[in-house]
Amino acid sequence: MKNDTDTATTRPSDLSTQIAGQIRDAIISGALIVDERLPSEAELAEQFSVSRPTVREALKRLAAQSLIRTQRGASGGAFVNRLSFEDAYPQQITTSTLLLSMNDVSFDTACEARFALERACTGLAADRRGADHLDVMRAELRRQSQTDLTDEAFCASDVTFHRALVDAAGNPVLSYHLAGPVEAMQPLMNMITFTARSRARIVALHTAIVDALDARDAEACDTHLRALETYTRQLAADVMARRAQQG
Amino acid sequence: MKNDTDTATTRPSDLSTQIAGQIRDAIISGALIVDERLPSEAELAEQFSVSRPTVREALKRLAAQSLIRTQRGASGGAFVNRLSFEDAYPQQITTSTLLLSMNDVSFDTACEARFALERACTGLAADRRGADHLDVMRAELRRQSQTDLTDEAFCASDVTFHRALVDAAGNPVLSYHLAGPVEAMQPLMNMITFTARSRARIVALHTAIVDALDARDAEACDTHLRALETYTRQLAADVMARRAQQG
DNA sequence: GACAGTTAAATGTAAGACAAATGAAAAATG
DNA sequence: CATTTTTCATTTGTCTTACATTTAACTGTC
Repeated sequence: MKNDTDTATTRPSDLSTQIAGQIRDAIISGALIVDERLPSEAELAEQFSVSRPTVREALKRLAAQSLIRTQRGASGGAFVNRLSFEDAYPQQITTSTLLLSMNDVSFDTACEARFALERACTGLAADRRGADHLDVMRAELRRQSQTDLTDEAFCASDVTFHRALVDAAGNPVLSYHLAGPVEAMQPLMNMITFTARSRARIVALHTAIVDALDARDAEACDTHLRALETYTRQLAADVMARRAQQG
Repeated sequence: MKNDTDTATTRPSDLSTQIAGQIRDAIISGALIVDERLPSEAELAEQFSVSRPTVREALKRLAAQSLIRTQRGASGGAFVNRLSFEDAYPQQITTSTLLLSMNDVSFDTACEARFALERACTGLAADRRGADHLDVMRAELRRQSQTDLTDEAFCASDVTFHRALVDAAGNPVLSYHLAGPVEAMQPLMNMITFTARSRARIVALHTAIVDALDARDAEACDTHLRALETYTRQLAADVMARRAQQG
């Protein structure tokens, strides 16, 4: 399967792009294994018949994707990087956020996707949640109840709450794939000004969710998440309507 | 030449990394708008007090993340790229695949996450699936029934089938977030040798899924997806057991 | 044999040059 | 005057060379 990262139209792209692609394919195919050292820049340059700066540009591309790391000195060089979940998180969040902000995806579409994915965790979370997860969620609940909280801090706490829910499913792959959808909603949520009443409603739903997890009741958890989605979308619709009315 | 204002507190990372970070932050924060042109490489070099190759390495990092695009010629330069879903797909798939292959995630964990996320689409897919989605799925069903198909081709068809299911939900954000989990399973599935009997069972479950979507029966769709997950994990467990037995 | 200085190898950075692409201005042509 | 062609300036793509910096290994001295 050839996974050309750029140029759908078979353009004769840059040399550095081509070289980066070849090395990337070698890593993906397993020809280069984790912690293996690549040839030195000078050797790569000779091997690909290009200059050293061109090779360096290719290596920088790979480093930007955390596929390799470089080390200076005598036994230095470029090494195939073990791509960790920690490395991949920020990249995933950045990409998800930019996708939403640059493609004017409607609030409804983004919200629908996010809650649909989050509800995918309820079954596992109800089974596996530990006391620590409940503790985190209840701590955030207390924070969300403080009336002097800014809207931004409220949203940030909301994100922490939901990530604890996701982590409660005890599946690191699931946690990774939900980081993007959950975090990318935060800028959109920040556009909503939360009244005391709407905050109270959200906290009530959050409380119901925690209690459902505490009781290991997946169905109730799912139900309350649906209610939270409905309410969130209603809030956003109200904001839109008010904004359209006022010009 | 050592006029660096930030000496002690900041990481002694590469200049190109620092510069790339600054430009990236400007894009994320909205200081640089989509399709806006960055200063020329020479101007950036002077602005950051570095050489042109260093600036170029920074720009290549950003290009690797599809944050910018470059164009040669008189009115060329580096432009802030509108990050499209098409651009983000390959990156997402590559990262997901490497995360699984490099972190020895168990088959069960990866499979659990993938099916949990896919089931998140059933409700919307049952509501919104069009005739075209059913057509694609049925076409893949016919392909999967051909006995002369290699295991790789069978798995590839499987991926196409499930992506059609996801797309049937009619939510591009959802489709994007599911591309990784679904595609990244393919290498793991390729480790399983499918007997005629196991293929028949899978095709039967796939058929049940399509029929459920055709009838707009979300619950049945969910049920059959669960059955497919159970069967897939059983198949993998059998392979593992056989492999452990034979040494 | 332990320690310190030296050396070699590799990446990081700089500077200058030329090639190639590209759009716009200038010039030639009808 | 309108149109086509030519020229030209700008910008990225690439190469060459050189030097700085970092780091591990080597080597010589005590």
